[in-house]
Amino acid sequence: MRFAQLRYLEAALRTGSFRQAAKELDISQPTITNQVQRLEEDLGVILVTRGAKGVRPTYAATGYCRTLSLRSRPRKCCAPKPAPSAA
Amino acid sequence: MRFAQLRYLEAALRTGSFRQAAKELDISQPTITNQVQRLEEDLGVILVTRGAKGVRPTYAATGYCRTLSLRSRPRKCCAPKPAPSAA
DNA sequence: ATACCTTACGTTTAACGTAACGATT
DNA sequence: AATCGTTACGTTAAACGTAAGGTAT
Repeated sequence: MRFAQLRYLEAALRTGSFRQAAKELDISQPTITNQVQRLEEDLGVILVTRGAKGVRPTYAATGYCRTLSLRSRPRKCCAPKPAPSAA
Repeated sequence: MRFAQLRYLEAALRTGSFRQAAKELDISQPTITNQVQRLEEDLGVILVTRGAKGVRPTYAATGYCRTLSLRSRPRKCCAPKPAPSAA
């Protein structure tokens, strides 16, 4: 886990797309793609779902949203709830 | 900031020396030295004081002790208190 | 002399950018 | 076609190990 990766994730969730995030951070889109991928691998958790419209946070990522102090909750979360059944 | 750097710091504070930490993590001592140095640079805060007896956490690092869930507070903290005067 | 941490230097891994690609609307 | 994310690949920076160097007990 690198601090930069969290910045990339934050920007992506806030703007709603990797492209926008890359533009804002003045880096290339592939960097966002690769680093978020690596972060997900390291954590063993999928953080965002990709689509032609952009990216959306998974439920796991909504926790990060709080951590990262995102002002506005970024769109809608994919998974509505974690279903607190068996741990 | 890298997650590995926090692991190095945690081991160093828990064991009380870079040597012990390196041994436990099965890496070289210079790696601990360099990575803790870099972490301190990045944060702009000195985290440990070095001595012939080993390392001791500064007051700043005692916060990290809690974060890192160190069971036992590692020895004694160097600075007794931050003196909550002007911020 | 022994036990620490630090500096120097070469090797290897990984982050990053450019370019090319696939998918969806 | 336009917009968005992914894969491929070469370049550059950084992590790591080995070896040598100070400092204090």
